[in-house]
Amino acid sequence: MANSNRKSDEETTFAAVPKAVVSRLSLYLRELQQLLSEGKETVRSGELGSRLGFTDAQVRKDLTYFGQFGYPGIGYRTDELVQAIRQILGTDIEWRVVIVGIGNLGRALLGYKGFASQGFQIVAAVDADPKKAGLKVEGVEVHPIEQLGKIVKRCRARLGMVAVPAAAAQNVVDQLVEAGVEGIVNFAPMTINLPEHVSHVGVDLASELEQITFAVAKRWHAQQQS
Amino acid sequence: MANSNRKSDEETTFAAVPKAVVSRLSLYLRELQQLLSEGKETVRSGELGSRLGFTDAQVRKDLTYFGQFGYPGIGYRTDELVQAIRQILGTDIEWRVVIVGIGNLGRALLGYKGFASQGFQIVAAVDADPKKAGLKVEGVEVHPIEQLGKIVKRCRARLGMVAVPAAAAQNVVDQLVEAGVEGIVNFAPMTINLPEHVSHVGVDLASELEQITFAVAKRWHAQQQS
DNA sequence: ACATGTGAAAAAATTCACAGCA
DNA sequence: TGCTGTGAATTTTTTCACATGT
Repeated sequence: MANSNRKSDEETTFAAVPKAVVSRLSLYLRELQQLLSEGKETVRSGELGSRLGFTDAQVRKDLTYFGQFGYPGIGYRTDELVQAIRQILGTDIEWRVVIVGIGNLGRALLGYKGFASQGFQIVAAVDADPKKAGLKVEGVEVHPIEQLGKIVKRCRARLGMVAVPAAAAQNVVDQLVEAGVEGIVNFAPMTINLPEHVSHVGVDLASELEQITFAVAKRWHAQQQS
Repeated sequence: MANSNRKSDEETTFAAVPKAVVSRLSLYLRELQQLLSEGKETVRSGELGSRLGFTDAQVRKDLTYFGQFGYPGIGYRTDELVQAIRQILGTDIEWRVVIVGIGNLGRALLGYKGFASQGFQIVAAVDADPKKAGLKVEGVEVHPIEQLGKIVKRCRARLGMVAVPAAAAQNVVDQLVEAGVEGIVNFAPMTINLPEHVSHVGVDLASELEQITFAVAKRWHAQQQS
């Protein structure tokens, strides 16, 4: 292998990558950073996988969508793989993020320590309540909603996090799109409409709990049967 | 069809249901509740699907894992389908939930209005900081961490939400399991280990953003190619 | 006529199993 | 020897297309 990056010339299609692979990549990254902090210099696909509940083959297959990162007989160099995955996910550079809606959830997002360490910098906050304008929350100034577009552009925010009531979400999203953000995380429990060229992820807290109640109900059904 | 529930005698295996189906079910439910509030008495699979970005066939196939809920030539009765999905997800009954970690995120969860309407009742809060013990946040009393097990049992909480720092998460989870909770939502950016019989979902906020940066990077790659 | 429910076909994702390399 | 990378086989999930019911 060469000096630093192995197989850096990627001609990966990138389009054919399953969504599930990308979410596992995030988990691999988190686990590798943990491994790194534990002082492990290398890790085998089986180790990494079993920590997360995946098979060794799954880990290897996922990674080879993007290149060859391992050393036969050895495994993966932890630090190299961390760097490689950050590059794949695009978080080897800083992303500027604007938060809309400074209620309980917005405040929690503003104060969340996990963003900065992963390459996300919250550059501005916006709220519809005029009483909140001018406030500084977690060191970030809150602006009135009317200035959303201007703020996004001035701060060169590329991503938006929406933490407003469901009824206000679509309107906020439209303004974010208009202002030119490239991606949106929507915490409002509401389906939003977006143009093709803007990515989004919806996080619905009640829905997360429902995944669990279903699993519990499923176990109950299985039990009844026997 | 009969008086109220169509095909109520389910012999569904329940085990063979793909995970993705369950998360779509949550989205269907949310959309149906929206539809209901708009006064729509019936809805066709195509309508429901297109609002969420799915095909009509997908909607029908998902639902038939659990029974027959539609009326050929008509569609689905909105209110009936809402009730049916709640029953499938298990949220036709109330679930008592305990929150561990009353930092910014825990407070946001405590104040989140979307839980109650979906059948989740937050019955207790716990925090490691003794200064927080005795406080009432959003009408819920905060207890010291030492009493976690006792509180879970006294309140008969069946689910736990973990919003503590990563380093503390495994320990909290172990205590929740010991206390007998049936499911856990983990907001700490850390892999947790659980026995088979306890369900869990991990919500990693940075990971959600990474899904988007990847999508943006992907689009950039596609653009370069042309 | 029109929309559901559903086997069958197709597509996608995962797992297997082994060649190749350190 | 031990582990990666990867085609091939398998399994899972989605889509198709039409018989069936109202």
